[in-house]
Amino acid sequence: MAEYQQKLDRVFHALSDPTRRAVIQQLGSGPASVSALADPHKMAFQSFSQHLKVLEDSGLVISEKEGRVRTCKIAGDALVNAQEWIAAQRRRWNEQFDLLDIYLSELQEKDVDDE
Amino acid sequence: MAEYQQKLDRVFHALSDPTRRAVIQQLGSGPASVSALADPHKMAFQSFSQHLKVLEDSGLVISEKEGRVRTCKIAGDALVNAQEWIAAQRRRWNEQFDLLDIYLSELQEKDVDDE
DNA sequence: TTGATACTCAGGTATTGACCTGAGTATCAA
DNA sequence: TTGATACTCAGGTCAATACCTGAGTATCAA
Repeated sequence: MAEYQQKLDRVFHALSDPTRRAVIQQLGSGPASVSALADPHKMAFQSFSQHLKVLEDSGLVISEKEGRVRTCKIAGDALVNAQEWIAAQRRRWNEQFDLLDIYLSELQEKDVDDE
Repeated sequence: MAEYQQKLDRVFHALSDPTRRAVIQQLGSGPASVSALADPHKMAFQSFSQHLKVLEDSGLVISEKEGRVRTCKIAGDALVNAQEWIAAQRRRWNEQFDLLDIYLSELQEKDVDDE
């Protein structure tokens, strides 16, 4: 339970930064090395590296080192979890709308009866 | 452009805290006052109020004050935006998988040809 | 073997975040 | 009108975040 919540904390936190979202987007077109990912971003390589660490800690990205190159790719699960949490909230919220619709329809029917 | 990114920053940041996610969940069963929302959370009312401010700033929640009571409800759009961003990333990522599948199938066909 | 590459680690600073307390203000009920 | 309710505002602390610089350590290419 608490573990699932902490995972969501980390995933949403990871997604709350534009640099990190850009990395997810970059990795959408295939795996890449840390240098290749860092290249478009105007910041010290070490700063960028910390962003990657946040992404890895969140489970959104996984990486493997071969020689001196670390290659990163997206790990789907964390993204799925985040999307499903949002989807669940939207379902509940839409149900409320439906209930309201039903209630309003019923009210209207009564109005019609009263006429 | 940058505005859209900042909006996503705020939405994902808002969702990165368990108290705030709980509020979204609570509001899924209908509008509620600040006190009612604060009640289940063991923290100073003022602290909770700051969480609500984050939710409002993100556009996830809207509220209206009538008399001394502020009533809050979910505003769907921000949640939709967040979900769609994730969905778009997943689509791109799955396309990569599909491309890899095609590539691997082609490789295999060549192997078969070579036999 | 030497130099360049690709990270990796340690530490420093400035801002933001998550909580708190204390002191308002406005509204409503009696 | 008086007291309780429902916030609201100001400020303070402490930890976490987002950046930085400087100094490693491997690995690979020549």
